[in-house]
Amino acid sequence: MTDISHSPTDAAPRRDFIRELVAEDVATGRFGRAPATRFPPEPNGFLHLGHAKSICLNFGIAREFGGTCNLRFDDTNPATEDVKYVEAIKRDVQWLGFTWDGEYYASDYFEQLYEIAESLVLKGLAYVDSQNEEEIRTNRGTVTSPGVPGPYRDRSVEENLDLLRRMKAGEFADGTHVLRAKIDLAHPNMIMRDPVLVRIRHAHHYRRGDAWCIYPLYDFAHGLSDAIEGITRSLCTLEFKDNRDIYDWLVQHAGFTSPPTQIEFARLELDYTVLSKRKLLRLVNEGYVRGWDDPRMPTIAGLRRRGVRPEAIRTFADTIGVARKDARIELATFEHTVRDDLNMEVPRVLCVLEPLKVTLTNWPEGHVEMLDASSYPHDVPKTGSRPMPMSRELFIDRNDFMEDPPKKFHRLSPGAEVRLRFGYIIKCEEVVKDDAGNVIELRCTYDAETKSGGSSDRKVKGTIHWVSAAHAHRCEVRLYDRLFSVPDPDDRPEGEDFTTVLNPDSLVTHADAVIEPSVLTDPIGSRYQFERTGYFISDVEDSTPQRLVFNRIISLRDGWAKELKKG
RNA sequence: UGCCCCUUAGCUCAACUGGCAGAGCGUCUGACUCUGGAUCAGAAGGUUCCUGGUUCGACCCCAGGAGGGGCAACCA
Repeated sequence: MTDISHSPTDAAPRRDFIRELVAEDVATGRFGRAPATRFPPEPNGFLHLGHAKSICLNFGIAREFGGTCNLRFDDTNPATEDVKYVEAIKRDVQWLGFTWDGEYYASDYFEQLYEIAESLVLKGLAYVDSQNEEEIRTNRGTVTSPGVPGPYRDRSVEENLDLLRRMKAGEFADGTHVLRAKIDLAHPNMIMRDPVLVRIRHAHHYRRGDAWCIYPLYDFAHGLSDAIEGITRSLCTLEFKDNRDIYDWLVQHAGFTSPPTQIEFARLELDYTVLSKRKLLRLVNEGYVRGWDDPRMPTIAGLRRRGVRPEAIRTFADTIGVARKDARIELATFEHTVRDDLNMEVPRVLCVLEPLKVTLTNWPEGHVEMLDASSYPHDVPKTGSRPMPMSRELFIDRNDFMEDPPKKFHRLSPGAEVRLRFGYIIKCEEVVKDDAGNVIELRCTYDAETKSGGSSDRKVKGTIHWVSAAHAHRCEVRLYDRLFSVPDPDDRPEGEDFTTVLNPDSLVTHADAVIEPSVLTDPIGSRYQFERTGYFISDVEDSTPQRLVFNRIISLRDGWAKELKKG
């Protein structure tokens, strides 16, 4: 505190190693232009939390350094891509709160890429290989043994050029020829053993139609697309580290001056879920979830429907940081971020998931009292309240009553007292059961002196939520939980896959819940805290004005559950 | 039996580039409470993967080793 040189104002903001490098670029003027990044999804699936990390990084850097960030679709594989994914991706990026500078498609670069392919042939740096896939693989060697040159490696420039042009013209069938970079079949980096650049695919492309029958591969298209767009730093995940050699080789030999440089960072892994498009696609296709936007999915669309706010996702991305080592994040870290975001934002309401009827025997028949219920707790800097009707017959949650309670159970039990939130202290006088012995009603008395906010200094240990029976609205409440029952669903014994550890209780539906009437005037898609239960949103797809459906976004931290676990 | 990357608290990251290893989350304890939430206070938790070396001084530099991960698609 006494050292003025360390005052908060000149404390350097905490930076990850990538921002460190970008700051250096800016300081040294390395690229001679403002930092330029891009988010390069392939339109073959929906975006998920892992992509959100990359989106926040790429767009965040552009924003912080006064640079630009493009959205570029890496659409070089006609077999798997679709315009519906393009649309979903654009919607998700916007929803996360980012605006791209340029919207580009690798498929728009096919012409330029082809020109570069010819130029590489002319320089003797690429050749047409006519081995089949199997032969190419065999002759590439293995990680521990060098590959050997194939029989077509030393074709003349003229022959290569002729073959390449005829490939483009559609003279050959799929798989008969490929264009390969001519580098070194014995290169210690497998990626550099004459990587395939272009393959023949007589397939319809969702954007280019049938204009092309040859398509570039990732290595050929990606770095060159970056270079064409004037990207400075090309951010990608760790598994592309080895690809950096071919990235650099290509931008150099294509003649780009001041080309982009690739930097790799660790992809996100989150406990109790999977973050791979391939696996998420299986969950959708095999019916384990109800679609890409199922609220249990870690997709952006799923999180949006679940009710998570984009602010929370951005905060999460900041929290986990960016590093060069594998990162598996605890679910608690994500959940804390979601709760923390909602806590300050959303109004509180009362909703009873499993109604148990309570009759207040000393409450005047037919009398309704309107209570004033504040919508925010004292420590949330928001104001507002709604009227809450109270009457002789109420519903409370079934699990707030125990006939034979353990110690420390501060809710209702025979002879015990509890406060009704915003209302009065009640005492359980009688338990009514049906013939099967099920508790079907509680007969209680209330203490008229103990109205909430009144002068009574009577204290009880517990406060419970409730809804007046005559004013209650039936609704459906869907409680979502983790999709998998183990932290790492990918870590399975031989022959078992991630679908064997799906959590059977990832969705629990309460079809006969009741909620206070005040929510009826809110638009569908409104978020709430159901007091003592969790945060919820009215489901945009399935709610109707007659029947609201609520998704649980996240539970509250549950001290009682912890108490139970301790025994 | 190759090349590359990584290793600091349970988790995610710091440590001003060689100067007393810290923060957030989580955990535990306590206080308070008309949400068993939130909030507040406190605590525990470390051989900085190991072994050598350089140095007055090493998480940081050097050498060797261990462990984890990536690479042998005409996927990205």
